[in-house]
Amino acid sequence: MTTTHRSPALTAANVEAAVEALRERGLRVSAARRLVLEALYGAEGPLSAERIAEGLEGRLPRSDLASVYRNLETLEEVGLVRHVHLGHGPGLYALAAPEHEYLACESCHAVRSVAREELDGIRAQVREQFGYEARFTHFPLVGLCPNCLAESEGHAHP
Amino acid sequence: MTTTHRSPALTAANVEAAVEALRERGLRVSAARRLVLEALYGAEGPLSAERIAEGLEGRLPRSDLASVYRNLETLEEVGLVRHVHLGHGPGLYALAAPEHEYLACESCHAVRSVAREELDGIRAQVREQFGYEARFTHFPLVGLCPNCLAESEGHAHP
DNA sequence: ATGTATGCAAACCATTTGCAACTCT
DNA sequence: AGAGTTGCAAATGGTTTGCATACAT
Repeated sequence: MTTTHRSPALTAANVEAAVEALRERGLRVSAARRLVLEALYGAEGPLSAERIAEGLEGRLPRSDLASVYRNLETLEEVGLVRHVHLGHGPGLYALAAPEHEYLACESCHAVRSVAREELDGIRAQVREQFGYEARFTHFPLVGLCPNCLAESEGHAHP
Repeated sequence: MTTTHRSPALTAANVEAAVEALRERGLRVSAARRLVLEALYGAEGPLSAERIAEGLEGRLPRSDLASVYRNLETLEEVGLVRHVHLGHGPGLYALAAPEHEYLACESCHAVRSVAREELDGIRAQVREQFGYEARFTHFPLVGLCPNCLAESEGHAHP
């Protein structure tokens, strides 16, 4: 699996904007806090706190796990960060914007991330039928992905 | 909140059927295992392992938490039991049949349980749009319930 | 009799908390 | 200077595992 990363220049600019948002709220900009932001802006997908603390396998300096959790919490309160629970592992953290929602496969555990609007049709139907406003940001829409579905249908029907 | 329970007679009959299923698979029917089944058949909604171990607040004998987990796992392998993750608390266990799916409110944490068929329309739309077969048995469909939605819309729109 | 399941204790993972030392503003 | 943050260590909650004993078959 190839891992693509955002351009360092773009990441840096975004981090500075986020840092500015922190200052506006009277929050301090420590090295540890910057590091969390850099990890999140530099990453493709959502990250565990542990991976952030370990500096994304050495691409960034490492920091204390407890502080990472505290900073993620702070950044979440500020609205810059969200976390999602994909399956049974640790929670995964990502930038709050742009807003992604997740489809997770119960069988192979593959995760597909889609823009919010792509789920608006389903959201509308859920709202009409149940009056709920569905969100797949914190818990994914779980099911069998097309591959696993095909596989299970291959075996079925006696 | 009133807690309704299934009739003891009905529970007992169901437990015996389940016990029979266990024997057919060569599994033993110990007191601890029976107790887990009795708790699940007697309960209205999904239960935490801890509540089962504590004998549903004294209505049943208590048993060891580790054994409860082991038995729940066994019963899940056999297909008699399922577990669901509603929010951040412990996993909750329920009978696999009849199949229920869950809607959970992200704001007030209320949970609505619905029969599988009620979500077939949504499942069809998910399948058409993404090719996924959606299941809301292990993770619920999460969103804002009608109450919390009304409340949040009351405040909104500046 | 024999392997399975139990109960207790200890380990485990993800996360949170207490606290003294440090550092951003 | 002074409040916000850090790093480390210890506590927490949920769940799993090791192991000797007890029990269902």
